Amino acid sequence: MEDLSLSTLIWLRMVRFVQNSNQLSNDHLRQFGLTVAQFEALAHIRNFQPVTQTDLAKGLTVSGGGMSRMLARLEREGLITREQTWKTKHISLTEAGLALLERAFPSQLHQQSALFDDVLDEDEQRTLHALMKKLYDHSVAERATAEEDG
Amino acid sequence: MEDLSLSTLIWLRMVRFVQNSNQLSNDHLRQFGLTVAQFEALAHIRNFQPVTQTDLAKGLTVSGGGMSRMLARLEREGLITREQTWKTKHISLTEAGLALLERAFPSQLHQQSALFDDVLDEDEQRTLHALMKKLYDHSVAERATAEEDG
DNA sequence: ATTGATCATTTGCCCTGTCAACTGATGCGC
DNA sequence: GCGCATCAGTTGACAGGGCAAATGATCAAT
Repeated sequence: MEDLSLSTLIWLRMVRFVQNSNQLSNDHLRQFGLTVAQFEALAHIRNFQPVTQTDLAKGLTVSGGGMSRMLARLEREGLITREQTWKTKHISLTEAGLALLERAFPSQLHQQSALFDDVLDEDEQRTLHALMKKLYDHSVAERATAEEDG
Repeated sequence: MEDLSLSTLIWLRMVRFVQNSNQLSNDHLRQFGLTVAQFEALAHIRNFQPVTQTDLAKGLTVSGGGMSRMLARLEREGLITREQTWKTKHISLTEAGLALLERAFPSQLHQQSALFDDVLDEDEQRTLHALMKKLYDHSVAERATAEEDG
């Protein structure tokens, strides 16, 4: 192993942590027949419905193509509806989708939070939140720049 | 939008940041014909070769099945070799694989580090590193527990 | 009204990754 | 030596997700 920079070490830890955390969430959500991605999509739809696919894709940081496929699956399962008005499709939760989300939501948030609350006190969480905001905002700006140049 | 807990907000920022960062890395590595996953696999192989697939999968936090497929692709591209001794396959970089990694490595690490160095000073990075270590270690422990119970 | 430009969405092809079932090889107890 | 557990790896079915080319629908200018 060679000497990696501090930022690289942070990066590795963060990526692995996110992977582990996603895995744990997937294990947890399996009882509801959901994946993390589906859970997040349903939660986002609930907060913003009715919403277009494009806005949803932006909000979830995925491409339009990926969004299209995931929504097709959710629609097939009867959890959402896509109603076409004009050139846009507006997405909403169905009764079944809302019911499922409301069953899964509390325990999922709890299991998610526990990963932080178990090891970080409130001060540490505030510090981490501030640092992540800087990093996140910067990454958004970089992506926007890359897009302009591309 | 409802009121989400602090830990949930951190989680969202972190996931989105990692997504953006991966995307930027993929854009950057495209000039070398590599994906982030392949780059990380090659770097890991270089540091530990010769190494078994199982150890590699553990080191990269992916399943055995996923590892098998990725290595098949890397082998097809002529970047690695898999030599079977006894029941185990030992993986090493080929000349071509090493050459490619050495071309891609510096700029990739630089672009990766810049995401942190541009917005966090050294103190902040040390703080973040310590917080991530706590989170990462905890997530590893949770995964181990889940496996035992599973 | 017709032609284009434009925007939303879909779709083909690919890579990443999981899980579970399956193949092979090893090694152990009898 | 034979059968069996065990471990390494592979593979089929699938979800997630990216990119680029193709569709569809709207709107603007002629």
